[in-house]
Amino acid sequence: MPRPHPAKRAAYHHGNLREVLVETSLKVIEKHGIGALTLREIGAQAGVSRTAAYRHFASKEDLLCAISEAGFALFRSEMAASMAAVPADFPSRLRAMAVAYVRFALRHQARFAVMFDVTRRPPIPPPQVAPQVECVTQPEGDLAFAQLEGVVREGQEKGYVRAGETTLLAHVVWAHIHGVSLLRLAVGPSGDMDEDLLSRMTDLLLKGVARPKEPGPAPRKRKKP
Amino acid sequence: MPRPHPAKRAAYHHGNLREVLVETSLKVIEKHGIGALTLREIGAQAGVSRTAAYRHFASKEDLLCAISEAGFALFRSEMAASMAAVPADFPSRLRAMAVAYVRFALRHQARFAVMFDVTRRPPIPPPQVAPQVECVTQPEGDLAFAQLEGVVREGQEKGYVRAGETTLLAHVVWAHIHGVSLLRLAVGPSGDMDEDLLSRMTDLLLKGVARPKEPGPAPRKRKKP
DNA sequence: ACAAAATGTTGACACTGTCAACACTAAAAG
DNA sequence: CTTTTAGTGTTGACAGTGTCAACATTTTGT
Repeated sequence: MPRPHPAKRAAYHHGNLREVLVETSLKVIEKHGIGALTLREIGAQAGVSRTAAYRHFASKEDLLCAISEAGFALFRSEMAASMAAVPADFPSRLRAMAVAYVRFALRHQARFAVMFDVTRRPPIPPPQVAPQVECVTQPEGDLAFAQLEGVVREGQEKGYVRAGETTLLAHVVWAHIHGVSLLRLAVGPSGDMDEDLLSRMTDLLLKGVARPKEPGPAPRKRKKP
Repeated sequence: MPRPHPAKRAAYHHGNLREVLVETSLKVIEKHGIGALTLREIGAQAGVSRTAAYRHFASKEDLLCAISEAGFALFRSEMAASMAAVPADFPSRLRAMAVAYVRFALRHQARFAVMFDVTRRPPIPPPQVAPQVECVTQPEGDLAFAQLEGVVREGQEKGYVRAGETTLLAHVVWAHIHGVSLLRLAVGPSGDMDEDLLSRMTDLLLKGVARPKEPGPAPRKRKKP
């Protein structure tokens, strides 16, 4: 077992090469795009030989899967943190979640690209859920979606969201936010979409999932300065 | 070399190899995924040598771009056809467009994957609009978006959609529909999302972009048999 | 008819992912 | 302590990839 010696900067044995390789891969992707990611380049950037990764990952695909997995973990933690820093009412939570989602896509473009890369998957229909070459990313991704589903369910319980079919509504919310993220990425951070527009997009989503009846028990309006 | 005496096309000179290569590429992608697309395999499947594609495309990237371009053209035509086969009121048109969008993603998964593949792009922020290795897909994609934008503008003129910021609203609509398409692809055609759910998702979108005031000049309800 | 352009083929090269064999280190066994 | 052993990193090699140069064949222009 590799013992983390304090001020010991190992020479031959790297110490925590696995994490370093993941981060190095992300840097390479950020700089040259996901198509230019090569094991030799990763090794060179990490100051290590071209096949060193094979002591920590079974294949390049496995490395990508590890990146994706770690990305989903960070994704969940950022979403949770963003929701914790906001009032507990449903609109605030949904807005915070949407903002955190899009911000994650923008600030961690490399991770996001790997997490939702379609190229590495075989065509969709044959592998129903994950019988083929799917990696361990699935549980982490499901956890992230469960998080969002929980927010929607809470919104239903408190009367903000129309009742029934929680999963469907969560799917709608996810689809909307994910689409907005992709759009934001395509337009570019310096494009004509600023935080205000993003906020209004979320408002539209909020309105779309709102329950059709009268205001109900909770929709209080915001104070205006 | 066999003589093409029958009604067969040319033997050495293929005749329309460019289109054949595009279609062959799509078949390979459909069967083995976009990652398994190789020029040698394309040539073999098309009954032609490995570098034959270089007489019609500058590079593999150029071939992918051609696929994407043709995909966007088909995309536009299917959207237009779907809208033409429906009453001219705004809700019907928007619904038809959304259904056509998702159906395109499902029925032409290979095209769709190539059209919106992120792997082939360098990281988003540096190339503001298209100064780098972007291909000719841009105009076709913009045309498709303009189509959607026109529908939204029409909805605004007829009082269905809140006024102002047509492009923003079109972005919202696009993001929503695109996100739903991706979700539908991820869940799988045989998953727990049927046409009914898709239709209700679109209804939610419709409600989200509806103008906040009273019904207005046009929202007549449909006749029921 | 013949030259030029277009189109398809073969050979070769640099680069990639991957594995086997080897080298070095750190932890466990004696 | 020494010795073994598993863990970690390196080099060599191989098949497969995109791409180009050179060559072969067919079509087209004059």
